[in-house]
Amino acid sequence: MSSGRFSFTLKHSDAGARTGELRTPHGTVSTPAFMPVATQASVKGLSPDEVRDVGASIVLSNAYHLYLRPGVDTVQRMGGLQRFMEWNGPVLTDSGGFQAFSMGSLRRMDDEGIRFRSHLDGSEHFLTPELATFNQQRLGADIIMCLDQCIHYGASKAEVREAMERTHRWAEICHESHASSQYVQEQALFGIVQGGVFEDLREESGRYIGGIPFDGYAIGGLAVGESKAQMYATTGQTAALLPEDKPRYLMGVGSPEDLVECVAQGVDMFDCVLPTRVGRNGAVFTRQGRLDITKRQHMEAGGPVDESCDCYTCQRFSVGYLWHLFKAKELLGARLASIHNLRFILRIMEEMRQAISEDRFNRFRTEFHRDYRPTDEAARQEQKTRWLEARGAR
RNA sequence: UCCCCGAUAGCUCAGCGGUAGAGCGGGCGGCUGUUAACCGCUAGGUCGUAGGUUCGAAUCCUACUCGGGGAG
Repeated sequence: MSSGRFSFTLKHSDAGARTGELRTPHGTVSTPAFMPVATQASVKGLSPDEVRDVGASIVLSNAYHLYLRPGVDTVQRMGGLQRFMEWNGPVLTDSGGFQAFSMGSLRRMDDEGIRFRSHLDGSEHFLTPELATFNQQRLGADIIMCLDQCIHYGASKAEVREAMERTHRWAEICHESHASSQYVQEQALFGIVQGGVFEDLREESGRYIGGIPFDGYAIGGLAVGESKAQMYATTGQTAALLPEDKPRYLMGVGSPEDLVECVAQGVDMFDCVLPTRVGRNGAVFTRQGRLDITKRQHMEAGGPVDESCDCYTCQRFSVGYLWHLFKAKELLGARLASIHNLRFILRIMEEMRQAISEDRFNRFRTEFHRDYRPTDEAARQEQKTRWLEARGAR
């Protein structure tokens, strides 16, 4: 398809990790890149200037939410998504496929599309691949996504296959309707691989989607309940099937440790609500792991969240002050934690890009994991097992 | 001195005859293409003290102690 004003240049690879550059009509994005999530045309709690200051160069928004409110027409009349939200950089929109998945009780799905009721007013809507594409085209994002069917972990193989095949059919439709439109000049379209954690289905889906000339390729349907080991393995397996000269986007991931691991699997783009959501709920990332700022033990902590962090929050405020803001339910607490968490993630991305270009990604990866202690139960268990083994061996 | 009201979890209170609950606070956990400034779990109490009535009292009665208010 090759949109005129969109291109991806792979610059360098190191130990499976890649660094490159994504050019879009609204600016250039260095990869591996993390996209803060601005579901409703807003990174919750932050102004566009703050999002920029924290080091983001591209954000993700959501066509489903904007379609329901304020409406695609309205955004279009207001000058398009970028002008509407006063974000003068690249934007990627998600199609709404994930909403059909996460708001399951409100929808019915068949091969034609997704019939669902609005969570806002109960009104009925029918989201087809054509409409999903058209909505995103009119919103004016730089990168738009195919409508896909995400499926929960634990679904039977037959169900996963059905969702995958439907995703493939929809990918063809999205591709055709975009390629034949005027928008193809300005906007890139990414296809999405499905297939759950089944190796053969991922293989099939990777080849199928990879065979359609999209501008980029996404790995969908992960981080929906499977183990981290499964997620990393599936990501690596799928990424390897995709065209090497096109960007690879792992949807909905992730935590700091996931980003490092999945960059190692050859992923170029990520988005995740985690840094902002978890931040609003009182958790902050540090190089040693996640910290719950609301615990009483932090009441009079004088230092910053992370000594090594260069964010606005860490430069000015103490953990004790953040503790107070969260206890008092002051909005500023949620804002400062979101700023820190985004900066934390985006700084890791910067460091990874640097490390890859200097052929020392593996060293970065090892050093990161040496310090970072995940809070994830499975990961903690793994760590404990490793510790016990090391102790027994001694 | 008298009258009234109160005394139940760390705090604020609900329960008013069948041996105790909530909110907040505490502790722990979760959040991964946002229906989340959210959600889940958990620990805390011989119900001010002493008697009495009753099969059974945090609940009814009496006295006392402490707190609040009023009268003088």
